[in-house]
Amino acid sequence: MKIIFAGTPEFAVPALAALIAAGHEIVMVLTQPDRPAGRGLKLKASPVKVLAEQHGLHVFQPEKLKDAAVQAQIEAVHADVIIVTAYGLIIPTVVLNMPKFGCYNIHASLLPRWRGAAPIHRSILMGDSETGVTIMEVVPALDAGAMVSRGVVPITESDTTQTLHDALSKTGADLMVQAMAELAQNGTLPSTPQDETLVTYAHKLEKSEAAIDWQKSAVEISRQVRAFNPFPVAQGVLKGEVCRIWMATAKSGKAKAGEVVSVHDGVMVGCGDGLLHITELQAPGGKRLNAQAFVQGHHLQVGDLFS
RNA sequence: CGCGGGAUGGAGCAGUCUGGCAGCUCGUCGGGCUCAUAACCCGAAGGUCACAGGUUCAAAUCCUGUUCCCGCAA
Repeated sequence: MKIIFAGTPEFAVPALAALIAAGHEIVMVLTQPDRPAGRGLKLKASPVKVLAEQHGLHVFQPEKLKDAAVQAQIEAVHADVIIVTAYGLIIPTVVLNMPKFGCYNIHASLLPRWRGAAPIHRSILMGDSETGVTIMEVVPALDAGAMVSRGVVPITESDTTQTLHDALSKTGADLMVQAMAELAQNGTLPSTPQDETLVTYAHKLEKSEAAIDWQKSAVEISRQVRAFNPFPVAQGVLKGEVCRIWMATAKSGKAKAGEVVSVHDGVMVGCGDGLLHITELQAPGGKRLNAQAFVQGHHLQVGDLFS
């Protein structure tokens, strides 16, 4: 199959790698232009671009897809199918109609739940017991296409956005390879429309959502901590300094909200309901530390307060 | 040159402003104590204070340059 692959961040990398490994002909890789990033704001190639270049693939990085000249270049490669995953640009209807077998997308949720930009974060934050990936047709409306296949992944107490992201991107890659095999064989993929009555939207995370409200329950705060790892990272204020909380689970117990009640084997902090067991945290200027190292170096003691 | 923080025994930190014996909480090793402990007591090892140069009687500390790490921003 002649495939155009459109993707940008780390999430899309396993899919591209799997399609290459499956022997498909990747005739073009669409990815966002190199952006200034990191300290010093140097131009940085997207993870997808890096992989594509390692395989000597044709990389195309248009700023937008509305230009006729850009569209002509895409049409010129005569792809059978376009695969989109976390590309970051809306694909115009003209382009969607170019490949004879259509366009397919990997979305990191069990649609129709969590259409939109931050499905993994929102699923953890809302306490969903499971999430997954959905392979679907790309239509002009956001994440609204008919579904081809899905893979379910349970969410555990130790899952973070990072761990689910990694698991889902691999699952999505596998499902997409299966779908392409079927498409190559049959020339078509059966699909099921989404139930519009069950649609929810996963809005982008706001930086302001990172602040911890210790009046909330330990269960809620734990979800917040895990949903915001690795970005933007939940944070509290300790001894006047911002302190990022990387990993924490909810325990039963009772204590004043924000008060440290134990520093053995992790830091235990009171919440509106229950105790938050913090196992990994970070002070300004420092790197992320396990709770024990943090306690020893910062002289954290029972009675100290988070706010 | 986008902005700021940092580098000190194995871990995490203080000390730097105001130059003057290398310190804290742990860990490690040896010994002791206890029915018992994330317990306690005694002792020991372990440092080119990131790197290079400069100032000084004297530099972890002041000056210059370099490397690496972290946060913001994107």
